[in-house]
Amino acid sequence: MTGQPLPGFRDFYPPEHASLRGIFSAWREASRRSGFSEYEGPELESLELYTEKSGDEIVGQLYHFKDKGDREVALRPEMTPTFARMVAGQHRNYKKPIKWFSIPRLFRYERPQRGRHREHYQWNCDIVGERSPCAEAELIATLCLGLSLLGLGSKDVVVKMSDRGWWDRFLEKHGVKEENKPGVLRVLDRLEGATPEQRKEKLGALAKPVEEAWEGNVHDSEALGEIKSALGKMGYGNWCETDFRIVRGLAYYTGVVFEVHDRAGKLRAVAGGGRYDDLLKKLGGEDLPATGFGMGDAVLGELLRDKKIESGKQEGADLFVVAEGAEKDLALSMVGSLRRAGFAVDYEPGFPKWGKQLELAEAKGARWALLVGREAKDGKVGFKEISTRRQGEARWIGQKDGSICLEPSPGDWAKVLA
RNA sequence: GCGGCCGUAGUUCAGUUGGUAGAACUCCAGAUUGUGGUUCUGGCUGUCGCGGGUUCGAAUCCCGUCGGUCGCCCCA
Repeated sequence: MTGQPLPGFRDFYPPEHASLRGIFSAWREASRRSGFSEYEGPELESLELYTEKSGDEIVGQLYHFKDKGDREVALRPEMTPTFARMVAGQHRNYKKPIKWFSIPRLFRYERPQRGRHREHYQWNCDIVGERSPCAEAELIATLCLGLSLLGLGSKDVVVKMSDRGWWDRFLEKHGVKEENKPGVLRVLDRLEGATPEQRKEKLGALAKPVEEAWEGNVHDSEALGEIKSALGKMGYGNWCETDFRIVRGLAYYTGVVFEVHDRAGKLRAVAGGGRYDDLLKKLGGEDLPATGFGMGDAVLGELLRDKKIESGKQEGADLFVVAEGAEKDLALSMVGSLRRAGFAVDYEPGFPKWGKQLELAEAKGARWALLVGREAKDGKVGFKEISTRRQGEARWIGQKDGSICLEPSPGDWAKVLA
């Protein structure tokens, strides 16, 4: 085996890259339609940005090293610190609420597994400066739009929502001390697969009320109710449900949190997010409320593969110029002119035998073959629809400026043959 | 960090009780010097993941290591 990528890193050959681009364009399109603006930051940041401001879990998996200037640097493991820094720096120049998105490539040094590498792309959408839960609804609506643009619907995925504020009050009511709350929440986050006995052991007296909450025998919090109502109006009512089992591991969430899961429950979360009202202040910025989500390409890709959804395919050229060797100068002129006229044009620079050129034209997925042969001397060229093998004839006309135009134009060939 | 399975041509894999490596497809060339999805012919490529050990002899057995994969831990 020669030249493999580093462990956990991926090569994207054209077919895989086409799928990746399909995912990106769905993300971008959903963001654009929902009024989010794209931003980007450095993929390499000072180690300090993460060690001081992120949780221990993230720091333990940082991909970091010392650069040639002896600086401790890290490949970004998440976008939020960079986003927070950027917002803190310039937010006065932007009207609130700020709605920004990005598709960063993120890195973590950890053991690669299914749907999990040392590098991945993550769609991040955040809203800053909006305290109302309508911001969450807006994010979830955007998220659902992105998924639907990829061909996923409410029968494939579900947005599970919970509320840390609700848990806060719940724990308060059951006499959990303020300083113990984070610890209890962490325990709750890890109890997904535990047996009732194990739960009882970990939670003690809390086990029974927690069990009831998990069974859904409790009312939504006010915030969740508002979000559900808004999402219902926007047409995503059947995508969402309350699930108080969702807690999210990250410490900085303060309010509503949510995750997207496949309905079958086979994969880990496809996306996750929530409100982090205190984080920007802690990171040294202004006291601005914020909420956001991230969706990685890895688990999403697994889901699309399971559902047999092709997110993007390679497009071939509009036309492939096939020419006899003697006409190669004319062919090259046509290639140049047609490309300037807006067509995607490919050809084989070596101008081998016709059969070979046509074979290549088909293999590369071109729609039309432009046939430049001896008749070219009489001003004639052929065009052929590769998939149907139907053929027609066109005239080529040299312009004063040296460019060449075809009559009829390639754009009309389909009509001519019809 | 822990455990299961795996690692042979570009790709997918075969390789029988250890005897120094094969198929299919792909790719390249030709049959077919102006018409491509068929067919036929010929050709290329492997330090059998790497290192060590057992043996007259290892792709095959043993140990280690690296990589892949699945699960656990953990988590964006």
